[in-house]
Amino acid sequence: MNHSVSHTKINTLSNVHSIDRNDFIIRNCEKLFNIGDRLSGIYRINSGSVKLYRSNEAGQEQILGFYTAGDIFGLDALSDGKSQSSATILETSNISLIPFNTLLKRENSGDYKIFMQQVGINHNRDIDHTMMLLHCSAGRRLAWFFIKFSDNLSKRGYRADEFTLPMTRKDIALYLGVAAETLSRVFARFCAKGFIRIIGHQRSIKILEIDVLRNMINRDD
Amino acid sequence: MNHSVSHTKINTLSNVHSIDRNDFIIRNCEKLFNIGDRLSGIYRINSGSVKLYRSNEAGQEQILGFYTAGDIFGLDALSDGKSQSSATILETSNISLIPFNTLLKRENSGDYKIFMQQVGINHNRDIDHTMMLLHCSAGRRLAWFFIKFSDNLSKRGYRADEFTLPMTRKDIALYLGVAAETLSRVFARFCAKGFIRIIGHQRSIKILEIDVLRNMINRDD
DNA sequence: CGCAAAATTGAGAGTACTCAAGCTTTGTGG
DNA sequence: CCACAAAGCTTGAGTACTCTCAATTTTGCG
Repeated sequence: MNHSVSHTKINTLSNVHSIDRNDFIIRNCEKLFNIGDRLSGIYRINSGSVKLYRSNEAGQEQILGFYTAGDIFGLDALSDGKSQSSATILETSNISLIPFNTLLKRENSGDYKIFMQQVGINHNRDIDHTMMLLHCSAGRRLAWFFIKFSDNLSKRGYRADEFTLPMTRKDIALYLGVAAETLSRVFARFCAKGFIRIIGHQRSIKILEIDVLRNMINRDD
Repeated sequence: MNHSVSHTKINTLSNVHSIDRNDFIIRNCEKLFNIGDRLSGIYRINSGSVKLYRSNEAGQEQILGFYTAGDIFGLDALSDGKSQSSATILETSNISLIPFNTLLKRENSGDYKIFMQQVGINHNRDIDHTMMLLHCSAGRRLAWFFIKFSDNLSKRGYRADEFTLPMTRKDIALYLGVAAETLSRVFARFCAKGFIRIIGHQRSIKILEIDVLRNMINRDD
């Protein structure tokens, strides 16, 4: 395996898939792989979160997606084995590597089907992301971001109205395609209007008016 | 099959894949499927071109991608069988439908591998699209569009410096996430600067300064 | 030839960007 | 435990780009 980081290999029984895989834990802020790295498989997150991004020649990141428990990533490498993006861990995470040849083996059609579904889910999420970038104001983008984050928590059985973001403001800005300053201003506006409240410190958010945010995604404010 | 259009089924020998499929020809501007349609498989373009899009509640289209010969589309439906987007033919096209259960059958691992690669290629292309939308000016977006279009022609053995676009200006604008008027102005600017020339009528383009356009994608003009 | 759709052009308004400075939080070491 | 440095975040001012609305021209098709 050619990861840029050291990782602790652990022996754990697969709780979701029965297919072969390697599990490991990665600490905060470590890099999982870089653009151009040859990946030996698809990654699956069991816990924690990851950001996927590219850097342009100016050295600035452009964030393509945030991934959390249950998500797979590394599809970039399906076409020719080499990743078109970099992956960095946002918080201590447990991640599995599912080797390509396991995917290509066909003993296990149930897993295969699940994998294909997950590919479809990823694809749809990317489309959602693109749609936001196509025509929406900074306010609608942030509203969309909160709703998606909240819905994702809710789907996994966590509190949907109060949470801690695993990423920085800058990361969110790069993901939503706005300047960090603009994002900061929208945060301030949302607080002033009482849509959200920032608890304690910057990354802890309480959503006060989730319906307002949900409507904002489609209709202009 | 639940297409919104009538299509002529033809008996043709598959020239690329050996897996089961249904081939048909669709005329200009016909709709292949709508958001919410249950798709029975993945589509593959043998000739012609297709646009994939969603409509928002205001009735405006947001174009997610243009597809040409060799491309597959319809991955939207992998997650739950229902498409998250609509597909419309831009010019008379020959298209194959590869049923899901053919994909799930495993007699033919060669085809399967090709399919997975194609999934990866689509994914990378979507990422490219997203990257452009994240941080680039209208000028850079159009330069990128021309380069991608030209490179695609060149890869398939066609002339790369002179071509006819199968889509309208409005379609390009919706794909690049700019207003149609803005796009028109950028077109005019590119012509004035001698980067491109519009031959005969609007959709026939000759690229005069492909290197300038190529550089423009990364560096600001 | 005439109509409808597509494309262009102009003017004005608004949103987001950039640059710059100041403030807050986090982490490290004494 | 405190102090300092670095990173993260916020706020302000001015600019630039793109959008919207509206009118006109061009193209495509019956």
